[in-house]
Amino acid sequence: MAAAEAPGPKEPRTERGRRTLRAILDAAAGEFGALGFHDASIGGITRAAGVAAGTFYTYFDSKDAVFRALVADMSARVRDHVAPAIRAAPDQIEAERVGLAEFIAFVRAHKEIYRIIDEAEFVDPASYRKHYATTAERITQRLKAAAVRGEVRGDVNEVHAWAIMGMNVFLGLRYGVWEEDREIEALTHAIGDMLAVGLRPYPTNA
Amino acid sequence: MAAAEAPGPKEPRTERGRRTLRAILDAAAGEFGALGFHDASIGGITRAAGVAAGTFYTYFDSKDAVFRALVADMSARVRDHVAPAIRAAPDQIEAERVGLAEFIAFVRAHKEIYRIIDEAEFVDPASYRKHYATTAERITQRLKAAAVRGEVRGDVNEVHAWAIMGMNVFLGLRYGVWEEDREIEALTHAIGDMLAVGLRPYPTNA
Amino acid sequence: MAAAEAPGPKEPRTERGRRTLRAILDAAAGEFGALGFHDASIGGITRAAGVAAGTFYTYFDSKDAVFRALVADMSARVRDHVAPAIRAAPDQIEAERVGLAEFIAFVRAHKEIYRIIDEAEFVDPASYRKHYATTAERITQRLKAAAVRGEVRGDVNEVHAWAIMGMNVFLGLRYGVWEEDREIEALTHAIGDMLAVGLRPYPTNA
Amino acid sequence: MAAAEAPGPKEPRTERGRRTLRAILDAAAGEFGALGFHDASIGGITRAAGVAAGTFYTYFDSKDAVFRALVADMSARVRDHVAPAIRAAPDQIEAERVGLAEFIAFVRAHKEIYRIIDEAEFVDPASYRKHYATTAERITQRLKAAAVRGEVRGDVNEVHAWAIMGMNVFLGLRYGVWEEDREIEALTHAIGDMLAVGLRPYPTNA
DNA sequence: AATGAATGAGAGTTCATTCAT
DNA sequence: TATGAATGAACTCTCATTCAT
Repeated sequence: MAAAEAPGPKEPRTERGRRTLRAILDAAAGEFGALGFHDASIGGITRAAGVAAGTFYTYFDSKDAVFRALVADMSARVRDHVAPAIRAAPDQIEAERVGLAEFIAFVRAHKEIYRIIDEAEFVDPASYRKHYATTAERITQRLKAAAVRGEVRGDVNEVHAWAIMGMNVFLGLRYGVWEEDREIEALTHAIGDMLAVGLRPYPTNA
Repeated sequence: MAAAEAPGPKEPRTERGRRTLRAILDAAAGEFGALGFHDASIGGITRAAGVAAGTFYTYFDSKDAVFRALVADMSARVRDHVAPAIRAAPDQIEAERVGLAEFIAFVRAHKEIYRIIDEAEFVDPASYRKHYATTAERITQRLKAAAVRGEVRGDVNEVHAWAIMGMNVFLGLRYGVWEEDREIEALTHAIGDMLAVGLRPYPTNA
Repeated sequence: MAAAEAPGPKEPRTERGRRTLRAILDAAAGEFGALGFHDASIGGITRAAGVAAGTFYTYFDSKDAVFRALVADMSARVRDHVAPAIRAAPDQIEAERVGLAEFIAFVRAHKEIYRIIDEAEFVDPASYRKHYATTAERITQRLKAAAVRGEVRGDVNEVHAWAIMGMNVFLGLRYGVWEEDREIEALTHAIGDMLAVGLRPYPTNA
Repeated sequence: MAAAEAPGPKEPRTERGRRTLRAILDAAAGEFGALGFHDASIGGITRAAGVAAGTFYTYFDSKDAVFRALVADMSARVRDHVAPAIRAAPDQIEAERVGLAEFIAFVRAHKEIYRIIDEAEFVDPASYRKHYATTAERITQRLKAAAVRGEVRGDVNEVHAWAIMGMNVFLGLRYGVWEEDREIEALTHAIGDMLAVGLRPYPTNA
């Protein structure tokens, strides 16, 4: 739960409060996703949530605060969606392949999440950095562990992680959010190949 | 020239006007880069440009309009900076390597440009899409031509272009804008290697 | 009630809100009446109403919207003031006479109403047309009913209604708003006579 | 020429200047007629006239000044158009009838003139009053002269003049500017009759 | 006589946030 | 906990007018 981090929403004490908070969060996701941070308004959110304007401040301190909570929440949801597939992969190259596939699938199903996380770069840079830094760190760890196992070349590092993440994000934007004019398979095929050969251990390379 | 596109700035007819327009554009780049689109204000721009508030509207129809002009202008500047190095490269793999190097260098020298282009995703999606679609198209052409020459594998396509672009952009953000904690060479080395082996023609692959 | 029509003021839900709306409407009538639509300002209205600038927009969407509401409201007030006297008249000729008398009296007591309705021709033509079209229609009906009763000639129609209305409005402007240099009686006498027997010389009338 | 009155346009000294002034006046008539005083802009006028913004001030001191000049000019044009027909009428009742007919015809052909004169009530009340006061005075004189000749009853006065003027103006608005859904003849027939013999039932009339 | 860039006061409007109920 | 009226700072944009050329 994102709420656990930083100054998230104030915890409701009653069941009724819990429902209200949920309604506000959902409405906020819709509003921010559809209009972007600046065109979204607290009024729009409370209207969509079916509560009075003032009620918003029972749960959040500011417009920025909901946004932050939302980014954290969504960041977690992306991770949670992709993680199982990656863990189940037989090796690291395959893991990156299915990671991309799951990521694209998730993005297609939740386009607003994508917009929100990306806009954080301008609204709340800290959230944005945190999301990508954490993700990059995770990838780096995976790669290094794989290197130890001999699945990928030994010099993999953070740079490779950022590169892979960049590929995924841009493919997600282009083929997930903008236009779904390619099969996910076609994407993973092209990229998986690129990674497979590119990242394999040097010896095998020769 | 940005002015050539769509409804760019109104062309000044006198020398004095030309100077004023230049001052406004420069001030706008600084303001948008430093504060982001929404926190930037026309007042801030005109103040920085040393002209009256109303003068802004002699050249632009709206805040959005300058922003659009700026994105177009900067998109062109990035391209113009990187293009020569790419053209001079002996082969395509090397071209991508120096392309990344030049891109990172440019980004480090013009961090505000990066912010502006990226924020376009939320302020003026059309500009943003145009910038990246055009760039991707250019890369795709280069790759295909290289494939014909046998420098890269034969099935390269748009997907590879978007992947490469995503890598570049994320590395630019991380190691160009956020923190310059890696030598450019270290980046191109890692990535160049990844591409070199990954994109090499099939026959050689076997 | 103006509020019943089209997009009138947003209905307040509390007593306090009702009082504020009333204050704004009264202030607006004063401001528009005194300065005319364009020289009137929202700031002037809210200042006179003793509320903050933004409060205005709790009840109206725009400057045009209050104006519209005001026109509808005043149109109704004129009608409501004149109607009883007309209904009480023994016959139609007399009805027109007292109608004019009451109209002049009302205009003298509420000069700003006159200004507002008239300026609607330029600010919100639809309101203006509606006001006069409705009034003309009402007169037409009265005349036709009177014709059936034999009180006026049988061929009366809409054209006569517009003519009578024009007379009333101009006399209201000249002797009600501009200068009160004639007794109301003097006006109704002249007009009543004119309507009753026309302008032909008396002898021929007999 | 309206220019002779009050602070009209500054007289051009050259032929070129005369043409420019003419162009500005025509453009102003179009602009004011189409948009109304407040939505009309000097920029719109100069653009339509094909001259630079500053040139306007070579001929007029202010926006109000053109408007005033225009009202005076148009007031004169209406009068000049209607006068001959009135003078040629055999008697006063007939004069009013053809006066109305000519007025409606003129209004239909120059709808913008109508709007401009009417808006003067709010933009430049002095011009407006002057126009109607002058017109009323003229009608009064005609009526009194006719009374002396025995063509109309002896007690006619200014009040009758304002009443007649009101009829004409409203009929002009309704059947000249708004909708031309009645033959001019139908209007003059109804009104002429009304003026001639009043509204009392025919039987009594005989 | 004409140009067109520059001015700058001023207006309408938005909306995050507060607070009495 | 919820309400919704009230706040007021801030912002974008307009346009009549001036003036150097």
